[in-house]
Amino acid sequence: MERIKPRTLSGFMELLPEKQAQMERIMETLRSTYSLYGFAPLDTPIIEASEVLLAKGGGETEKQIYRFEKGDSDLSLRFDLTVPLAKYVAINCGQLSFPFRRYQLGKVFRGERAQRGRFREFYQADIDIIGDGELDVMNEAEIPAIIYRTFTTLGLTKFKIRVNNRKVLNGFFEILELSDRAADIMHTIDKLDKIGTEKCRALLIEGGVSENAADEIMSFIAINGTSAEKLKALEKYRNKNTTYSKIFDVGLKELGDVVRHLPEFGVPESHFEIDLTIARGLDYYTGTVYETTLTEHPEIGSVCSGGRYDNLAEYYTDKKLPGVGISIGLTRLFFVLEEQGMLSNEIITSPADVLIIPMTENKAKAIETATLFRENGIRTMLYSEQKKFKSKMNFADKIGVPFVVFIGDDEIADNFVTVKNMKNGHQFKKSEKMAMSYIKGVVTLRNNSDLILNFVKEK
RNA sequence: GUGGGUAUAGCUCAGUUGGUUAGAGCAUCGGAUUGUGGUUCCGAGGGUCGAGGGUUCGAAUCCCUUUACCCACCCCA
Repeated sequence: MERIKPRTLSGFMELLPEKQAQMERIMETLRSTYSLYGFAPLDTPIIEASEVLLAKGGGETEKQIYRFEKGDSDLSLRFDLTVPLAKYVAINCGQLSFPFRRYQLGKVFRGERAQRGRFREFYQADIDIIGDGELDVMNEAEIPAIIYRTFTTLGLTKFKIRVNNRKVLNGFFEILELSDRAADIMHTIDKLDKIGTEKCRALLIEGGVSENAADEIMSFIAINGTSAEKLKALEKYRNKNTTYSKIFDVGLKELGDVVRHLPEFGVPESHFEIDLTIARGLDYYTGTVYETTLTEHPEIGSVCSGGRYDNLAEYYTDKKLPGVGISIGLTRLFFVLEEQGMLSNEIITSPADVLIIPMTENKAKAIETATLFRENGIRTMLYSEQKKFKSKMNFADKIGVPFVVFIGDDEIADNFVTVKNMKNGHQFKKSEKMAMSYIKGVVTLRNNSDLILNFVKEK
C-alpha cells in the first residue's frame, strides 16, 4: 500500500498534549477574566455566506479570505470575529439588551503567506460592547482595563497598551487640509516605528504631501512626554478646525477622558501611553484605537488591538450600532510565550491526577476505585494494558501524573490501596476513601497555587 | 502577490574534490529487571537522500524543472 506522507499545512498550529493543556489554560483564563467585566459568551459559525463576510468588499480581505464553492453556495471562512458579530447583532438586535457585551474565542482564517508569529489559522479572543444608537466614551476607557487585567492575570508584566484617537488624527489632517489623504497618511505614520522618521517623512512627500505639511505631521507625531504632557501639547491645535464638526476638539476631549479614567479602572501609568502614531489599518475605526505590544518583543507586533467604531452593522441594517472592541491574537501570543520559554512548567499538564495500575488479573477493585475517584472529581486514568511493570511506570512518568495507585492481590486481600507520590517517591497504604481525600486535597492545592506563566527569564 | 534560503531516519543534523552496503545523537521498541519509575548497559527496527528529468562508468553530492517548507516584504492578531 502506498502511504501518504502525513503533514500539517504551513501556518496552522498543532500542539502536543502538554502544550495544548497550557493553551487551554490560557483560554480558560481569558474567558473568566472577560466574564468578570460582564461579557456574555458567544459562538458563531466558522463558515458564512461569502456575500455576508465580504459585504464591505475590496482590499486585503478579499485577497486573503478562504473562499470556496459547495454546490451552488458561495462560502467563506471567517477572517475575523467582528464581521460575524455585526451579522449576529443585525439579526438578533430585537432580542438583545443594549449595551450588548459579548466575548468570543474562536478560530479565524487568513490565506496569506505564513511566517514567524503569523498564522493562517489562529485564535482570536474578542470582546466588544455594542450600543443601540449611542455608546458612552466611558466604555472606551474600560477596554484597556480589561486588557490590563487579562495580561496580568496570565502572569505577563512587560507590556504596554498604546492608545490614540482617530478623531484627533482626522481633525489634525483637516487642519492641514489633507482630509482626502487621511487614510494614506495614517497608514504611513503607523509604520513610523518600523521605518524611522526620515523614511516616514520621505514617504509622506512621495505620497503627495507638501514638505511643510510633512514637517507639521512629523512634529505632531513626535510630541512626547507623559500622557498628561502630550494632552497639554495637543491643546495648541484646539479650535483650529474650520468645519462645524470640530472633529479635533471632540477627539482631544475623548482622548483626555479615556486617559483620565484609566487609573480609576486600575490601569497603572506604567502600562499605557498615548501614541499618536497608532492609526490601525482597518478603516472602520472612528475614535479611540488601541494596540498592545510586549515590550520585550516588539518585533512580533501587536498581540491585542482594537478600537471604537460608529457603525458596526451598516452593511446589514439601518440601525445605528456604535461599539468598541478589541481582539487578542491568542495563537500569536502563545507562540511568543512558548518561543521565549515563558510558559510555566509548573502548570499541571498531565491529563490525569492519578493513574490506577492493577497488579493482578482481578480488576474489580481497581475499577471500583477509579469510579469512586471520578465521582469525587479526581481525574483518573485506569491502566488496563497487559504490560510489564516497568512499561506501566514509564507511562506514568511520561504523562507526568502526580500520583499512582497500585491495586494487587495484597491490596484486595487486606482492603487497602497503595498510593505513590511520583514526585518524591513516597508510598503508603491507605483505605480507598483516605486515598481519595488525600489525593483530592493535594491536587486542589496545586491547582489553586498554579501560575500559568513564569517570568524567570523576563529581565 | 514580490524577493531570498532550505529539503538526508519520527525529530535535530553530519556526509570530504562525484567513488563500496548513506551515518550520529535524540526518540521508539526489545532485553539486563515478572510488585516499584526517572539513571545505566546491551540490542533491534526505521531511508526510493522532497519529486521528475539530465550529465557521468558511477550522483545524497553537479545541472535543469517542479513541489513543499522557512525567512523577509506587502498586510495583519
